[in-house]
Amino acid sequence: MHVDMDAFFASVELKRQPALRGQPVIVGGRGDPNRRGVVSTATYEARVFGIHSGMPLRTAARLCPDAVFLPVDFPAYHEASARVFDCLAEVSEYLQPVGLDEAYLDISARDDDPLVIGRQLKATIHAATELVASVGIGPNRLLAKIASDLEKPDGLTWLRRGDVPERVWPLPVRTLHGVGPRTAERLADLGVESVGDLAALSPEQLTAEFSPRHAQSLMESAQGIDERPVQTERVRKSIGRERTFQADCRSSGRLDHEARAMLEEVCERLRARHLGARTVTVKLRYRDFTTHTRSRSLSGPTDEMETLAALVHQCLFAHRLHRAVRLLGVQLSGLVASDSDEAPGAD
DNA sequence: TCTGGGGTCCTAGGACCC
DNA sequence: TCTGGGGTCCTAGGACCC
Repeated sequence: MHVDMDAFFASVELKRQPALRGQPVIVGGRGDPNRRGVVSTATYEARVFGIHSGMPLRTAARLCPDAVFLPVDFPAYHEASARVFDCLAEVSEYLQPVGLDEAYLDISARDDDPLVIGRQLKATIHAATELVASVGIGPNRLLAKIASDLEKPDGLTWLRRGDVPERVWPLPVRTLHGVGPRTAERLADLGVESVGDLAALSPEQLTAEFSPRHAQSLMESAQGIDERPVQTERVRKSIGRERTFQADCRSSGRLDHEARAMLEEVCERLRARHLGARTVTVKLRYRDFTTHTRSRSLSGPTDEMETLAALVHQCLFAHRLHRAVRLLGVQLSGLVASDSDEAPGAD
């Protein structure tokens, strides 16, 4: 089962400001369409204007000048999310969260009619939070996810393997989890627009264009095949902070200062989780959206701010800065528990 | 004046080791 | 004068997801 909250961030905002119901509401960035930022969530009234998540706020304001713009308020969404996940946990202990507003549930151990489970879950969530969820049911994660999207909002949909030709093949290939803009473009060059087109492609055609793994996963997805289990525990692999400047930055002194501040923030989160990191990566993005990363690794993990700061400095000034920087990021990876008694590598 | 911020996973070349 | 085959680690970049 895949559960997906409808217009989650926007719906939480509407609960606080009921007067906005029925209006086009757009949640994103600092809630100011004149500053850099993108749409996180838009109400269905705003989507009518062609507005969708990921769209620059400026573009959204152009498409719908009368929309109400609100800043993202993560603490509020976290709080609402926790209550939703309490409802989900009652359905199954095999629960895989995907962000704040989405989750997969393995309900194969339950004998009840999945549609009944889904209907009850939607009612429970609504009673607890006044929020609306769409539920998809399927033989695997791939089809459950597609199903939850099929009748959004307030949907409840069951996709069987046998429904794939009739209900999935007509959908655009972008519907498949893992097919993004780039892959869709390459598939279009092969004449593939729908999932059915993809299913009709020969393995030879796919392997000629994509890496073996990628070709294999595309072929399986088109057939509705997906063996990925619902993963109840996942280990965090990296922690980072990044920021886009309101105006591109040319000052290496300012970059140095900002990188330091970001590292301090990230180190704080690192220690709060009792982790050490082995690799530091600095990310720089420019006006033309090209992105460069530079990494430095230690032979062992540490949570020492000054040690990591030296690496950040090396990365930042490994080469002379030649262009104004649009985005600066600092990321720590190679995470390992820092204060455990376990020998390194015990897990 | 387009295009955030938090992540994961995959690929590929070079260094290095046995 | 000519250098195999297997493996791991490091670094950089790309694609994708919510």
